[in-house]
Amino acid sequence: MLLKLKSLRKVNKDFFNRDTVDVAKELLGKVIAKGKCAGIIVETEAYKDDPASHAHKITPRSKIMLDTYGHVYVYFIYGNYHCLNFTCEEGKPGAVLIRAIEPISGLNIMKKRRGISDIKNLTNGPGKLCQALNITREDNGKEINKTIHLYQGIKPKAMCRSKRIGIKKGLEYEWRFYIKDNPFVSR
DNA sequence: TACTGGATTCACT
DNA sequence: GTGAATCCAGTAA
Repeated sequence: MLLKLKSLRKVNKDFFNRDTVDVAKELLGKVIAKGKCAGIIVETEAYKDDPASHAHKITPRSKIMLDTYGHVYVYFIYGNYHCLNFTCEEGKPGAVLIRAIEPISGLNIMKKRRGISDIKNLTNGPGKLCQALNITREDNGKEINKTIHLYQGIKPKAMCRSKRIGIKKGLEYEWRFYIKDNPFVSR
């Protein structure tokens, strides 16, 4: 996949001020970039005000999901990993988790950060892509296009929808979206 | 202050 | 397929 970042239009903040599920769908194919590293978003998950979401119970950490849209929400999990979200819908709790990207730029830097050479395993998971792009809690709360940039990318040929991964307590939500047949989709 | 569990990943079987 | 690693946020006291 050959895409020149400079030729792409930026996605502005207003893109995020609408229904979280719509944002999750339309983020597929967009290009996310930090520093010299970039990739096409191939898998997302929508988190709204449901019991499996951080947004369900607003705390100081998750308050950003209620208060903002078009902001970066990064949290640390399982003692090892970060997860990258974009907040949506002004006045309503919601965010979209970026689960996987297809790396297009800065591959050598990403390989070094990940400590592997296998491209397929570089960014095919939420923790992996944060490590590859060097996304940390430093980025948390920043507006879109300040440290992490988002560009119009490709229009996916076919999109799939499935149940969210990590479903607990019998809760099921079909709010996971991914580009069909893309090798970088996590599962 | 102490305890619990998690939107994950990786090594091992 | 299974289980360990790991540490922070949230909760209870």
